[in-house]
Parts: sequence; structure tokens; C-alpha cells
Amino acid sequence: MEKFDFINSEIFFREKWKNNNAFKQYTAVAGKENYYVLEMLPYPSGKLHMGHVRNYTIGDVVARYKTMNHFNVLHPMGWDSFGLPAENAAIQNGSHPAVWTFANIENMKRQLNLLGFSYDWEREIATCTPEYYRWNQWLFIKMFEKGLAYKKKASVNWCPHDKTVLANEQVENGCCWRCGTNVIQKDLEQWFFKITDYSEELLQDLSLLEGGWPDKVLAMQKNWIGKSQGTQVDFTLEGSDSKIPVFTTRPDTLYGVTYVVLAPEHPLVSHILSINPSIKAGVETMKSEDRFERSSEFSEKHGLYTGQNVINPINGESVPLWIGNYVLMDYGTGAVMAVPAHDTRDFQFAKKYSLEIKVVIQNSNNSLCATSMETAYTEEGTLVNSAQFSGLQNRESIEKFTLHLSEIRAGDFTTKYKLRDWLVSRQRYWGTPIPFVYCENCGMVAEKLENLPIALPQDIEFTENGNPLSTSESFMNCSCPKCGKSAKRETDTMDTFVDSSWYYFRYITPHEDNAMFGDSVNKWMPVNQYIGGVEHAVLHLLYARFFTKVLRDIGMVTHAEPFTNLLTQGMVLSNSYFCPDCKLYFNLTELNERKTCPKCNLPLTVKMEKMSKSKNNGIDPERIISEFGADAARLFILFAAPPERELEWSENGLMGASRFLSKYWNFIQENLNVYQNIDFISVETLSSSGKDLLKNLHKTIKKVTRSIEDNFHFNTAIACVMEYLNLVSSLKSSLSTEEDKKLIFHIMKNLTLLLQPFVPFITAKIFIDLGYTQDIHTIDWPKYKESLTVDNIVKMGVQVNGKLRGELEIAADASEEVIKSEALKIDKVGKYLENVEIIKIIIIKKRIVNIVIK
RNA sequence: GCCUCGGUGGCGGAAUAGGUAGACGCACAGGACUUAAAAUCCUGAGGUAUCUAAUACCGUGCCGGUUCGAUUCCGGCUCGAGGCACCA
Repeated sequence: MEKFDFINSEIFFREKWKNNNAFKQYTAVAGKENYYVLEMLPYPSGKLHMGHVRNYTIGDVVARYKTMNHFNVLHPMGWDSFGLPAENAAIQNGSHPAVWTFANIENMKRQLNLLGFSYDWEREIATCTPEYYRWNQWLFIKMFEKGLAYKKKASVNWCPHDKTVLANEQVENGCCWRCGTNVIQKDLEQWFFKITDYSEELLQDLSLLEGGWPDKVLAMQKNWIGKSQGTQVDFTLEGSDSKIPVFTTRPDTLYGVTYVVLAPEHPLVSHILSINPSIKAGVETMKSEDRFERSSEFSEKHGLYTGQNVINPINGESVPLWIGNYVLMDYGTGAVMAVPAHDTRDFQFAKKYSLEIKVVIQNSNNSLCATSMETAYTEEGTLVNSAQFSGLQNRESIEKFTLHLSEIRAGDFTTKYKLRDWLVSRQRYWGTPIPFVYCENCGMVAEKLENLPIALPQDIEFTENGNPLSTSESFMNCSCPKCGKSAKRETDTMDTFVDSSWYYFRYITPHEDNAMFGDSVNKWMPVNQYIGGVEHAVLHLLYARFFTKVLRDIGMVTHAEPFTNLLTQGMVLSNSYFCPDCKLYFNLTELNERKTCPKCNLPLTVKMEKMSKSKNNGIDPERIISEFGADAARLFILFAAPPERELEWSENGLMGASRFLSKYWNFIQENLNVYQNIDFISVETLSSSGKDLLKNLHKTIKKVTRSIEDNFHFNTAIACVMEYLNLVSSLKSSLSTEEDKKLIFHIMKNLTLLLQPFVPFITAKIFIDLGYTQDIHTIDWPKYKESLTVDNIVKMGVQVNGKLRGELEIAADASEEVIKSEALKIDKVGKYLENVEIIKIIIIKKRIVNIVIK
């Protein structure tokens, strides 16, 4: 028997699908519901990695499954093709970033097609093309007009390695998300999107996503937005009218305030320095401290006494005013009231500088004493030393304090968020130019919409120094859109996350020339199923939600959320091989049989961890495809773990997948010519094995369907098919009747349909071999008859006092009386029942009998 | 410290409106085929005890609860992964 020639089959069907435009989406198919399945678009780095393969395989199964289930499926793919690596490559080898980028796109597109993904390539987009990024510019100007884009001087995150600023979301543990370099702070004039206008809605609408998005992602976004409800309290600088508002969630401790601390960047600080210049140097040092160092919980808190005092509005008391490195200007009001008795941080600070400690909340044994306390008391208790509030339960007093402050006009309820505005300008070439010009007469002016796109210039030299755009005469020099006089262009470009914040709209009308997208977006959006990595939980996924709300508010779309369902696929892990002596990681392909260090021959440390360049444990998808075939690669990835969990790469597991495909292939080849195109089975004339197989076929169809529908657990879906094929091979020798032979054909056809979404190449080949002429991916998904999935005879476990003692085969509809008497007849059960009293017998039909004895 | 998720054989993982734990696959062992190997096929297997079978007991991180019955529900721990973290 011939083996499956996956190499030639894959070539054949790739060509066929391409020539026939097999996965083109015809939007006009009537009577079908639309279904938009989308995978996060890749950055064209050059080659697919296993993470891509997993992501896109999952998406492809969904697309193919939904297509077979009568949906109009939209399944597009494109390229997030602006970004630094292209520019760095250009600096290194002197070519243009576009050349590098499009070469990478070509290669990765070829690789995607190797895997048989069912994309509608007519909808392909690349964000680095002027046809795409002109709409970034268009929206930017719209947002500027609405006050949602603005420019201001601010202390911003600067990556010295990538030589550009970064948004807060792009700083991880104080390091650049891309290159890992320590981020520093710089005061720069930068562009921002006012995402904070949407803080509350971005938070509230998370409830619309419950059930559709993983809890983890919802929680991460909630924390990132960081809503905190509290009270603003206005302290007054003693001897002046200057108010110092502070934000607190604990107004109940107001009588315990013994000092107030300002951030060194607080606007009042310059006034204080003019009165007390002696601390100027100290303040400057504080400001120059690394921001992430400074805001780390573990770094030393320190402060300076200003020489000034402030008045506590609740009691008119005068307390010292300090400046402290741990107070952040960009959260709350940049000033905090300190209650050392009841706040851990304030307590440490007060001890360090010998500041007063005042107890205002007593514990239940009344034992708190300021002089003997060793830590702050942060639990609940009763208010003391708090004038008319004394005696109240502290939690319950919070509202009363705030109402009182409001009455005396010294404070009110207020809400703060941790979310900051999105810094979107970048000092690099390979991004969307920000469409503004600077005119000596008119100042900063937005470009006219009809002049868009403002295209990236070609006369560019790529060097290590500065933004290359500023070296282009043709780009820099322009005329003012307002007065027409000569002017200079903005040289900053947009963060590439702007591109990916709305690309899913563009796929719907990718060739629309007159607008960002056409009206039909509302027929397809929101995306039914979005699939991608969890690393974008507070980056792309937050920005995309923000953009959708902005687009709704300018009347472009009708919905509030872009992605109804989100699947975050797990990481792909594989063994890394580390030599502790040479301090080197080796790739599996460089190792000998014994897996010892190729350099020093000592044993290597083997560890299962995320595939990465630094661990040198990546597996090249293309090697896998050429050795085992695309189907085997897809099948293994889907089978080894449920999609949301981590996937451990295993060459043996891959061989298992491959082995299953051979079994399936062989089964088909053995029975190919027995019958063709017979789709009618008369149950009565089947042999008993035949009946058994038919029933189990329907059970299998049901289980596979459920596994996919319920939670995309493709691993169990595939397991069911494997189980069924095992059953078929064990029973096929006992098939005897003519009807049985027809059944075999019926089984071959349905198994093939069930496997199609997972392994498209082999199933396409077999479908043709079975005598069909249509493309298999356009055929209806098999249906099961509920009546055939229920058994007439069932197995029931028989327990005595909850322990399994025997088993019973009995008619599914047997009465309790019959079940009881049959259960008691079982020898293995009976021996536990001698000389004991049976208290009761519990019968759960089709499942279990439990005999309770004394 | 806070938030989220998780802990089941040698391994990846099944099974939860509470009802026969370990499907499917990998690895392993034995056998068949072969001059031999590979490939393929068949068989076996949670652990402990007994020579084997039969059997008994133990078993879903730990302790306790509810129940005829708990991997599943409840309470308390513990360990691991990920995220946030001086947020006032």
C-alpha cells in the first residue's frame, strides 16, 4: 500500500486553493450568519516561529469549522509592518526598511501557505503602506480636533538603546519592552492620546466582555486602569492662601495626620525653594533619581523638611511639610497626607525622621500606644482623639468625614485612575508621520485632510544618530496648510500600536480609497473570535478597545467593543540544553545522540521553557513541515494541550500525530474501492458490530462537535476521533453484511469531514479519492442523530457503602426494582451483604447503584 | 503585599448540573514479522502487599466539613505559574 505522499499533496492543494481563490469571502451569501475570526497580525520579523504556528492553527480550525457550519466566515491576515527592527536592519546593511520588510512579508506569507491556512488573501494589508497609514493620519487629525490628541512637555520614558520614547504600557519593570534596556526619564515635548477620557468606560465595559474574555485579561486591564475612589482634602500652606490638595482613601485618619509630603516635581516646590533655597540641591538630587528605582517598593524612602508648615482643615492644626522621593507626581495630586500610626510607609518614614505619631484608631483591646508601636496599625477599629468622630467605627466614618470636609469647603469625594495618557510619538523613521506642520505665523497646524497621506520620504540616510526624517529636505520643508508660507514638518512618527488598534476594521473593506473603512464594517464587527498571545493584555487589547470607542464617538461604527470573544493561547515550550561549564545554550539540532555538550562533552542541563532566541531552544516550523508534513505539525500542536494552556514541544508526540495520520490513511486505502458515494444506511440490515460502529460514529460526531463548540478543546476532539478509529480497526474484521460495507464508506466519509479543520491536506486528498469533486472545506459538517447516541444497554457501577464492588449491564430503561434485584445478584457484591442490614439502596439510572449497609 | 489561574500515573493531558478516576497520546516492557535493524502490528501497565491469578488496601497538593457517594461543592492551609506593585 502506498504511503501518503504529503509533499506532493501539499504542493497540489496549495496550488489548487490559490488558483481557485478557495478561501475568498463572498459577502453576498444570503441566509448565512457572518462570523469574523481573527488572529493577531504578525510583525514581519522574517520567519514564522512556533508561537505563530500555534496561534494561526487555532484560528484556522475555527475558520474551517465555522465555514462547514453555514457561516460566512471572514478570516483575513496582514502585517504589522512598521517598527524598529526594519530600521535597525537598514542601518546595518544600508538598504531601505521597506525592502527588508517586504522581503520578510513574502517569506512569511509563503510559510503561512505551507501550513494550509485558509486566509482570504485578497484582504491582505500591510500597515506600512501609504494606503493604510494615511488613515492613521486622518484619524489622528480627527482626534486632535476632538481634543483627544495633544502635544505637551512631560517627563517621559526614553529608551537609550532604541533612541525613542515609550508609552507606560511599553515599559516592563523599568525596561524597554522590545530591547530590555533600562528606560530613563526625559523632559520632552511629546504627542499623547487622551485615553484617560475613557478610563471609566474602559473599566465599565469590561463587564460586557465577561465570559467572552479570559478572567485573567479582564483582571489585568482592571488593575491597569486602577480606579480608586477616595477623598480630596485641601491643606493650606501656613501663612498663605495656597491650597495643597491631597488624595486619600482614608479620611477617617485625618486627626492622625502629623505631616504632609510633596513630590519633588510638585508645582508648589519652586515657591518653597524661593523661600528656602537651602534644600534646592537636595530636591534636584531627588528629581534626578531613576524613576523606576525611585518608585520601587524596596528602595530607600527619604525626604527633606521644607521649613514650612501646612494647616490640617479638619482641626486647624499646623503640621510640617516635607518633600519625599516616594511621592509620585503623576498619581493623585502629587501630595500625600501622612498618618504614621496607621500606614506602614508613613510609619517607617516617621521613625526615620523622628516625626510625631498619633493614634486615632484603637484596636479591640485598647492597647495601641504611639510610643510603644513597632509597626503601623492598619486594621479596623474605633476612632479616638478625633473630636466629634471619636467612638465611631473607622470604616463607617469615612463618608461622614468627607461630607464634613465638603461642608467646610475643604474637600470632597473624588476618583483617581492609574491609567495615564498614551504617549504616541516616536523619534524614528519607520512609522506613520504625524501630520502636523510648524509655521512661523500660525504655529502648529494640522495638515489638510486632502493632502493625506503625508508619505515617508525616500531620500533618507539611516545612521545611528537621531531621527532620520529630520535629514530629509524634501520631507522637512513644506508649506503651511493655513497661510501657505513655508513651514517645517513634524518629524515624529506614530507608535506602531496605533496601526494595530484598528486594522481589524480595515480588513472588511481593505481597498476602500475614500474612507478609513466602508459601512459594511457594522455587518461584520465586532470580531466574533479573536486569538492571540496574552502579552498584549494591557497593550494592544486596551488600545484597540480605546480606538473602537473613539470611532464610535465620531460616528464611524455602532458598537462599543471590538472583540466579543478572546482566546489567549498558551506559550510554546521546548527543552533547552545548557552547558553549565561553557555557559552556553545549544540547539537540539547541534547535539549528538547522547546530548552532551558539543564543546566540552559534559552533560547538559535540560529544562522545559518558553521557546526563545536567548535559550536557543526554538524549533523551526519549516523543518518540521518538510520532515513530517503540515498536517502532522498542525495535529500535534492541537492535540498536545488545550489551546489556552502551555504547549510542550515533543518530537515523539509529533511522531504520534504522524502515526495516527498513517493509520487513518491506511484505513481509507484498504477500503477505498469497496463502495463509493453511498450515503444511505439501513440500520436493520447491519450486523451487530455494524450497529455498534454506527452508534459510536454518531457519538463521536457529537463529542467532537461539543468539544469545539464548548471551549475549542481540540485536544479532546482529536482524541475522540482517534478512539473511534481504534474501535473501527478492532471491529472491522467482524463486519459481514453488504450493508456493513456501505457503512464503511459512510464512516470513511464522516471521519474525513471531522478531521478536515485540523488536517486540511490529507483530508482534501482523501475526499477526492472517495469520489467527490467538491472542495471538502465547503461541505457541511456531519450531523449526529441524538437517538443513535443513546445506548439501550448501559453499564452501571455497583457500590457498597460508596466503594465500587461490581458492575452491571442492564437495559437503559430498566426499572429501579429490576436494577435493584440484578445488583443484589452479583456475586462480588453479595459477599459484602452477608449478615448485614441494608439501610437503603440508591439508584441513579444509567450511572450507579449504591447499597448502604450498617 | 494584592489580583488571576492552576496542582490528577514516568510524561502531555481526559473525566466536574457530585455518580465506575486516569480517555487519547508519548515514553516503557513483552511478543509477532525480519538474517538483523528500522517501520508496522498485537499485548500489558496508577501505587502497595502476596510467587501468580484472584483479592485486599491506598490513591486526583495538605487538613477538615457537607453527602449514601467528593478530582468536582464549602472552609482553612500549602506549593507553583503569570500579572501588578511605595497608587496614598
